[in-house]
Amino acid sequence: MNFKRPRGTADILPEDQPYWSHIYSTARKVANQFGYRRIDTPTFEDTDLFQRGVGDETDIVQKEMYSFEDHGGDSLTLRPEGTASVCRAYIENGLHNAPQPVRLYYMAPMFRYERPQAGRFRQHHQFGVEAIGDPSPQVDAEIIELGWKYIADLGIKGVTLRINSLGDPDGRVDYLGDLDRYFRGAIDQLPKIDRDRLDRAPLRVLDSKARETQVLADAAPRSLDYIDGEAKEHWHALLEHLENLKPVYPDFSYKVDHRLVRGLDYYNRTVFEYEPVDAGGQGTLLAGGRYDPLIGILGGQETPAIGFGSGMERMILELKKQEAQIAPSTGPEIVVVTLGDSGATGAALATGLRAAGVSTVLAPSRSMKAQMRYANNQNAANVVIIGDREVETGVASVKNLVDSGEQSEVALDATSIAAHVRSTGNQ
RNA sequence: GUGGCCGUAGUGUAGAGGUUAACACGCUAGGUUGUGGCCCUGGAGGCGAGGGUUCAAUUCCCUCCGGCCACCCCA
Repeated sequence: MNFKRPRGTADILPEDQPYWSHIYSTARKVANQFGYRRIDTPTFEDTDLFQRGVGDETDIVQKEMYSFEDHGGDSLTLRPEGTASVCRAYIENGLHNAPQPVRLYYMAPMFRYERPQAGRFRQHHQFGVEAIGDPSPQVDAEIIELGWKYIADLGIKGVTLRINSLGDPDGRVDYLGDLDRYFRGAIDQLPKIDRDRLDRAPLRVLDSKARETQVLADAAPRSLDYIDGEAKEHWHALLEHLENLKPVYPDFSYKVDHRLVRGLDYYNRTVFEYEPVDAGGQGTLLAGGRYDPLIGILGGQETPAIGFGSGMERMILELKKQEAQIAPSTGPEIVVVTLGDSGATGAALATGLRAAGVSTVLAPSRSMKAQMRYANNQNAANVVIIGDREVETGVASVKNLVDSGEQSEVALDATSIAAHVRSTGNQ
């Protein structure tokens, strides 16, 4: 019986790495442009953190966590999402003493026990950002803009942004009451799945996929009609900020969708979601919202915050679907081909070349033809050929593999060859 | 967690209840003496796992494992 990788996990082979580099470097770049700084938190945390932070009632906590007891008897859990950990770190490290807001980003694997599907895995990776300590709608707009720029810079097109406001928790009581009354008034028309949902998570009835529910949901009470006071001001200020984005990003647009709700308990006010126009089942590329109550829930001082998470695997899926051009991985600058008894000389040369900062690979000891083919398949820029002749005369043949295939004679020492390769620009 | 479709070399595919399971790409070795990419020839490599039915199973049945689709949920 051979070993297989655990269900829902993936080996990321060298072939796929250009996509990952592209994602990582774009994420880093955009985060930096907005003044966000990287934070890394542990891969596992106290189980309690997620139970409190993500919400005891959520599916994530109820049935998707990888929890285990360690040898000391503590219950730990592989991080299912990023926000709770970042907030814990914010509190624990006294980041409320830093200038507010604290702008943070992370890129890390997440773990959820789910049934795998395209775009849904048991281990996946997220790029996420959090702006903690500023209630201003300007920060909401900043986060949304950052998400937009990230997706645009990745080279993904045709993405739609939907936003909504859930209002504040206390103001939501009225809304939830009316919503509940509304759906119960039409309970006969609801499929059983949505009747259950009505008990479990009434908001989620709004984004049901059942056709008959959608019709009802369209006419259902809207949270935007219930928000008032600061939440309302906040919402309208946000829309204004978003309007100001349009001249800068010609493709930028958004759609207010009163049926947009999010699955995690901690959200309030602004929620938003980016997805491809032709999204299938697991289409959401990036999603987030404001979570002002969370830090208080986790034992910190009441601190407003907002952020998003985005799935890297899903971005790659979309990049492939759109056949986006990604910078390919490059081969070594030099492959050293040795003939006859020149193996030792070749190895020493390789060492010298690397010391000179030139990436160098020694071809496997096979026939010359095979070594040349190897160099070609490695995408090498040049080969250095060393045979008995070269060892005697002290002059090596350096052949450019990229275009011309032209060959020159260069003194057989690392410095000369490094200089030659650099000067030809074929690195 | 529920329902459905699927599982043949590294990858993509073809295939019949019964002698050596096919093709392409890839890998590898050659195509005279020390030069890659194109071309030609050879080679290695496979029926996801375990049971069952049968004289005989890779093919039929069951279980498990895995992938995909819808739901659930979510990034």
